[in-house]
Amino acid sequence: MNDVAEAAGVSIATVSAFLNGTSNVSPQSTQRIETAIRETGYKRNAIARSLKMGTTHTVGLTIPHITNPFFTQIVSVIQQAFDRAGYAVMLFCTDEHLHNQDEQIRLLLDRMVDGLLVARVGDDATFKQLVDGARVPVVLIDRLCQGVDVDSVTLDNRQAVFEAISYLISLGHRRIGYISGIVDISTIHDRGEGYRQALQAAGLSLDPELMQLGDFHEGDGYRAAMRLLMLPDRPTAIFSANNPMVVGAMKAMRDLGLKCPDDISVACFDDFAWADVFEPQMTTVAQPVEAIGEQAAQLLLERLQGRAPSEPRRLVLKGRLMVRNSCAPMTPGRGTAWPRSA
Amino acid sequence: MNDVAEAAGVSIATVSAFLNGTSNVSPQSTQRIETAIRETGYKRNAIARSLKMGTTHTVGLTIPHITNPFFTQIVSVIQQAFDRAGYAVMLFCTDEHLHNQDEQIRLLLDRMVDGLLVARVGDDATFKQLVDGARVPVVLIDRLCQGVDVDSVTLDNRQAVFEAISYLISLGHRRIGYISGIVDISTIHDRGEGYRQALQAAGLSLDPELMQLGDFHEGDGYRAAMRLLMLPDRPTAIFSANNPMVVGAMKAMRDLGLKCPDDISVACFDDFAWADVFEPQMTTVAQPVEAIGEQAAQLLLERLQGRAPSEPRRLVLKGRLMVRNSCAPMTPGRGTAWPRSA
DNA sequence: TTGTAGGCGTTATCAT
DNA sequence: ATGATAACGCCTACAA
Repeated sequence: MNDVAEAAGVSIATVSAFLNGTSNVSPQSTQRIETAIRETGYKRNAIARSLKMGTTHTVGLTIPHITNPFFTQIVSVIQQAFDRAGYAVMLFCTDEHLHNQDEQIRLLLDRMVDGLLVARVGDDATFKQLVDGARVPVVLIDRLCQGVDVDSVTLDNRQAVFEAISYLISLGHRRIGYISGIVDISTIHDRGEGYRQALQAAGLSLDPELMQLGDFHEGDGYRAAMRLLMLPDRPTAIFSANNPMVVGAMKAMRDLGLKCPDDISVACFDDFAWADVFEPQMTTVAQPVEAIGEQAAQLLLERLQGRAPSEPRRLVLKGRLMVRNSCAPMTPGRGTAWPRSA
Repeated sequence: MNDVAEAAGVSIATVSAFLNGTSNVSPQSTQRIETAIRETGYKRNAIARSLKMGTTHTVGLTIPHITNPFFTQIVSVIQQAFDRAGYAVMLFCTDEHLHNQDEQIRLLLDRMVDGLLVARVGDDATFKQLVDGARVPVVLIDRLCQGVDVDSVTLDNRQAVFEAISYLISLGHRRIGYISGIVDISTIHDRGEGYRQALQAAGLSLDPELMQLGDFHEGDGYRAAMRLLMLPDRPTAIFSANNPMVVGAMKAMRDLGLKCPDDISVACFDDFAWADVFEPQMTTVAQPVEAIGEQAAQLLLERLQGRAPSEPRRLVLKGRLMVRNSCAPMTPGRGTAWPRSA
């Protein structure tokens, strides 16, 4: 900017005024400054600007996995929303790893992001401490945190799973396997609750063997499903509480020569683009990803612009069961013998 | 930092020295500073630091689509690599839109990122100008740019498609439809070239009607495939030059009552996690996504650390044909009548 | 309309 | 070992 001022024969204050349109600059100066900028190839330094202004026009976003289509879609929407508002988004993936999240949020805060959107990970206490230390607004996405009272956008996970499991029950299934991530977060907990309540509502007893936990990855989905399928009295249906794990479950079934939905009915959380083009067409619980991303962005934007109520807003959206053909009605005698093909 | 210095009864210079371990600080001062930091809840301001140091320890990454698993996997690897090296990654999605890319890169540059990784978009000239204006190292991913001589990691797209099409030909297919994005980038061009050369090598003539272009999205894949399938002499096989479009193509076939691979064989570029669990199990060209991301990160990291040769390094990796069951041998009489089911 | 000067939070140089 | 002080590039009173 100094160079520009010099080249244009004016002071840097004038250049700044011109750049920001903050006060009137004479046509001649304008002219000269414009050419000077072009000639020097000047680029405004946003870092210096941020230092002075105390705002970076950047928000931080942390998610557990970037390869999970669910988060990917949300990221996409959020990015677009902030783009429109003139904000940049700094994205980090924690890979469901507490240590990463800690460090990443610290990093984000160090960099003076104006706000934080987080699909969190790890135990409540640590996270609470982190949020309390932040001096910027935080919006929770997908996963809540006990004791942290900030804006949030989540799904009614309990009810969504309740509906899915009830559907399976209505098809006649009695032994329904459930695979899920094991991390102690609200989402996981609520989904498990939905499973239990659906069984209970149907007067079915809960067999602990039928709930198999792992991490959130395909590999653990495979192992969890394997344990289920090797049970002497194996389930006739499997519900996966997340998307990556169902892929592993399908692979386990394939390796065991079990067909879906003929031998086992399968359904899972989170819809995906090609759910209705490949066979079996997966029955899923679709989350309103666009709404989630859009609302989360709005919540934060409003706070950043100071036009938000002081008390936290907690949005809870509803999931939608997408019935396709991966679940078949239960027929008598099914699932009792193993291997069935023998 | 002022507060800390005051609370510890030392000067800010000492605090800074302590923080950076740049010079020896007496044990007593160390003690006092440590407690002062704890008490004041001090957080180092990375913005001010960047301003002074001229480095942000942040790199920019722009990709066309975040919902495309191919890019998603690369992003994941790149993030991890820079994480290990102590860098943050700022991710932007251009949505295959030139205007966005321009603005995003400008933004990134304004923010003084130390380097840029870009899977580019738009015409060569504009992009060249952008890169020339950058005063930081740039690494091209997936897509090259004429006239821009910087480090790059790409795939031998021509050869990969050549192999895939040749495989289809070896199965007996003669009329092979090709759907692709239309944007004028190296990747698209090379893939088209692979298609043409494979036909030529087999002594087959090129029917322009068989090459249908659209954007990169599912919707256009649907429309492109529809045009192909409505041809009086419709193809017996379809190759999609990208992943999202093949989903659309499959939907088109479904809507027309055409089965894969019985009626039409299908293959596409870019492998995906569940390619071998759902039916049809898609035959794909797998890119070495991990290697691409890892290498790109290394290339940039080396430059940032000043241990890179001055001349640009151009890495070209090889794709791998993953043969599954979405392509069937051609049988006489197939594909000639329409609708076949009639 | 334009210029001068102080300061945002760091780091680095140079005295002490 | 420590402290004063000058940048880094920008914005903003305030003065001219």
